[in-house]
Amino acid sequence: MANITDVARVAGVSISTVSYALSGKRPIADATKTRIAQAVTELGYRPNAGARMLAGSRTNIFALTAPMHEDTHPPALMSFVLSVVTAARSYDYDVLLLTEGEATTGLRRVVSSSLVDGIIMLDVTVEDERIDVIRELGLPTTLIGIPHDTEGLTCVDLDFEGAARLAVSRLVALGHTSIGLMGHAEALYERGSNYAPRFRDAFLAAGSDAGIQTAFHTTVATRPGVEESLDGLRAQLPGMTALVLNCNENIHGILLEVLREREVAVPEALSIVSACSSFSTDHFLPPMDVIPLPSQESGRRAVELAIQQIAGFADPHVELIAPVYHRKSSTAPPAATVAA
Amino acid sequence: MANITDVARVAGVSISTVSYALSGKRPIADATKTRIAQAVTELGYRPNAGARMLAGSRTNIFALTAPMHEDTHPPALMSFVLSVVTAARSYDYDVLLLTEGEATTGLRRVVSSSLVDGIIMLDVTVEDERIDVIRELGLPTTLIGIPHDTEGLTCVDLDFEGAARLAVSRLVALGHTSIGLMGHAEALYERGSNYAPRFRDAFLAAGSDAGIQTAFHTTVATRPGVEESLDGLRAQLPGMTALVLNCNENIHGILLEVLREREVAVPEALSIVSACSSFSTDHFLPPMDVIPLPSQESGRRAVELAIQQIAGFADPHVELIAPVYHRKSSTAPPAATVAA
DNA sequence: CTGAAAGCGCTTACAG
DNA sequence: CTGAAAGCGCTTACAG
Repeated sequence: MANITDVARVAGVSISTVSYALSGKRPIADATKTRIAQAVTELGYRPNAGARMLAGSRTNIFALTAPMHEDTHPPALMSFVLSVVTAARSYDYDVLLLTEGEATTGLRRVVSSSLVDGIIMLDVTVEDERIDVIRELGLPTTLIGIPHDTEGLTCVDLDFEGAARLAVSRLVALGHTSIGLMGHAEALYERGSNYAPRFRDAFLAAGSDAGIQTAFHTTVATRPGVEESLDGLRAQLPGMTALVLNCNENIHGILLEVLREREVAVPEALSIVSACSSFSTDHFLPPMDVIPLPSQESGRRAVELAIQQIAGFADPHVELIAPVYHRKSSTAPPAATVAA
Repeated sequence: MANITDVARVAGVSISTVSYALSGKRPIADATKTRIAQAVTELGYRPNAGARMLAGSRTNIFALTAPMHEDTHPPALMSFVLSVVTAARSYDYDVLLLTEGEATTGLRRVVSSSLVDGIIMLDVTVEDERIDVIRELGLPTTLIGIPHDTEGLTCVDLDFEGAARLAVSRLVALGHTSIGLMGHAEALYERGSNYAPRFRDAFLAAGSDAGIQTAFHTTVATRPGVEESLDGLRAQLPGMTALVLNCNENIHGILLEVLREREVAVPEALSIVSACSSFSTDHFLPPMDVIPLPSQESGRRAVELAIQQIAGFADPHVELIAPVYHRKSSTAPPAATVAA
């Protein structure tokens, strides 16, 4: 494989000129630039990664730490992984994948061997064991997700509270005054998750602010679990005309099946909004209104913030991504209003 | 960060001795080894990855190319990715993730910059654009999946034909003589997939060998699609008592729902086997007999074969992983037999 | 069993 | 605008 000396010889310049021409770190005469470009093409030259890492101060590699928890939704994780890789490539960065087995060990290893310039953390839990390591290592890092203590950390996430308010306000605008929230499994509120309780609390607060009735129920992702959650909400809100789902994907399909059997028409008798979902809600019958979990944007911002830290200008902060409401066919004014 | 010179100084030896002690490439006196080990611990020394890559002949990094097709099942892809990463780590290899946007470009890039020692390819299609690049690059590579032309390639995959034969033989052993195969979408048989037609053909051949009746139908992963497939199979096999599923995950749930509504009891009136599934079939009602897609084993073998190629001893070949049948509760002798 | 030294292929002050 | 050279931190013949 051709090296920089070959390129310099063919172009008739010194290797430092080749290096500078390629990096753009100092002005090079146009004629020289052209000759170098030709030599590069002719030889199919590509700088040696190891030499670059050793001589330079960059490796152009990010570590992506993506553990799987019990409640990790693999397609969601996958879509975050892909968006991080894609975003990283647009900055000429490659991505090294670290998994659960090596959560903290792997981070220490790749950092202390100077393999990576920065770290992107997925699937952050409230008390994540990786966070102490991050603080200790001091390498540019972006978390996708928000732990309890964000001191000194750079974090990106959907604005879950904003998403809850958005869901409520859209339903209120349609005329709904009694809205239930079908939540995740109870365990998620007691441990690990930051977004689940954040969403729930903002939902209840938004309802109270709007002067409407709300109720919340956790949901086990089985058919009996969904029925129990639905019945529990109805018990609290006999006049419930709308449902916000902030829950497991499987619950969506089960819920629609239950409603069909009970002959509860969606959206005529019950409006439904799926909030913070990583999957498409288009294939449901009816296609479901959704406030998506923005994996593309999260990945992109995470990478951008890491790049800024590497460049040296970036203060640690939490960045929330604004929620977006996608109108499909699962919401309508409440039946009473229609009748009126 | 401490470097090899620091370690040598603290241990009172030369840097070459440190290097050899760490690599084990030449015998070192026990006493010396101990002093070096102590120095390494004391200084928290970890060899610089870039220097290693430059000086040595290895980077200890694999490229993992994992594109997403329309029919890619994300959880399955994720489980293969994780198994490759885990297996790679057991050989002290890290994994660089390449995605669709960079299928061939990315491979050329990481290889020509000497960033990786080998390549693992996931989600291989019959006429995969990456294969020509692989042949051209000549770097140790293992494909998980089997393309049309395997000349000169190292491939690992489940023995799909064996899996089809296994499914049939287990059902025949229970007494079934009329078995339907609910397949993937038609597109998968016309294009791209190698495993779908391989499974279908072996299924039909196994049925014929066993002297029983079989039928095959493609399946669209919607409720009407599943009903059409089921009805199509029944039309061909009025006495059908067993069904083999080699299809999309979603079809499983829909099928069980359809059967429930039609009051076809599983397994009493119809036995079902899920073949080559990457997902758990335990949560279905009843838990479904399954021949799993062995992502763990595929990933491990793929890595092992790549490691062997890097070490220089490995002839290109196709390696098939033996199918395993997991008995759950969705099969039984056919009703007629029970009655008899 | 161990050491001194060349060399891997770059980047980047230093110099002009 | 360009070049000669030091140096990054290892590995591995070469030598003893």
